[in-house]
Amino acid sequence: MQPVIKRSKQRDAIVAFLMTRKDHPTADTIYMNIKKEFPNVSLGTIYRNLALLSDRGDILKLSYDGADRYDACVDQHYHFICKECGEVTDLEMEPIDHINTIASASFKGRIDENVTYFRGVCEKCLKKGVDKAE
Amino acid sequence: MQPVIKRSKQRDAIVAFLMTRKDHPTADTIYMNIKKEFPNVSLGTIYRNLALLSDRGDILKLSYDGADRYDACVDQHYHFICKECGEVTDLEMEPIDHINTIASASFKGRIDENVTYFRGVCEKCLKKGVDKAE
DNA sequence: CTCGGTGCAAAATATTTGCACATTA
DNA sequence: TAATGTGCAAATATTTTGCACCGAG
Repeated sequence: MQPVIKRSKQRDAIVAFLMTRKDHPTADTIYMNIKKEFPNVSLGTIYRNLALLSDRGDILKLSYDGADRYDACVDQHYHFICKECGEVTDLEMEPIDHINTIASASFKGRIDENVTYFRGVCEKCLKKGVDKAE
Repeated sequence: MQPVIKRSKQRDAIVAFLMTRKDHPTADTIYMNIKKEFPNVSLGTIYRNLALLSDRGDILKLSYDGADRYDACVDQHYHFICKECGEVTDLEMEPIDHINTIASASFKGRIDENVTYFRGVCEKCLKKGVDKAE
């Protein structure tokens, strides 16, 4: 079904870059960084490759809020988003896929997956006292 | 802290409209409908009011995928998104806030909430057989 | 040589904002 | 009348796409 995929230096660079990052950069951040190695790369190429890679399941596309972010780690894991600084970090926690069963209980369609992330204030911002008591 | 809020017919109409809908319309859909009553209303007004209302917690802003959607029901509940038709519907299920505790276990920041929704294929699309076995 | 991939620029989407005027309290 | 809200239009921000050329297999 899927067309044959040829390798490209740009795509390799995108994957390589994503793997070096623990945060989850946006297309624009990725663009800026790939540009260091390929000064003529275009944003269009970045988007095309990110779409291709996430369609193939090689990377994750996170559509949490504002611009989409990308994650090279496709293993089951969860994210935390700081309300103050907006940073997206990984959470170490046991899988919670049992919630799919809970959700399926009184639902007629088919539930394939859940998208779950947590929001709050990260350690760094808590210390800064940036948290103005909401 | 927050400035005094004055009432406006447009904002009232937006809230009233949202309450009549069980689905979760986008700003544009809301715009189209408010226009019936206020032909001169502008998209800017729609966005400003939706932002104001969701900031105050009077409505929910759902940033799931593509355009943001809005929900007049702010009670604890969960959503299901059909991969085929894109429709967002409510799920009847017991609260799963215990996952916040699970997430907090080995996390240093403060977790305030979880954003959780489910994806799959809705009953309608399953029947249509639109689900081309992925 | 043949497709898929790229760069570039323009277009499509989605959302925000400055400003002068209208409306609410 | 003093803010706040609105309409309109322009500006942002994000993502997609058409097209001619480049590069991998």
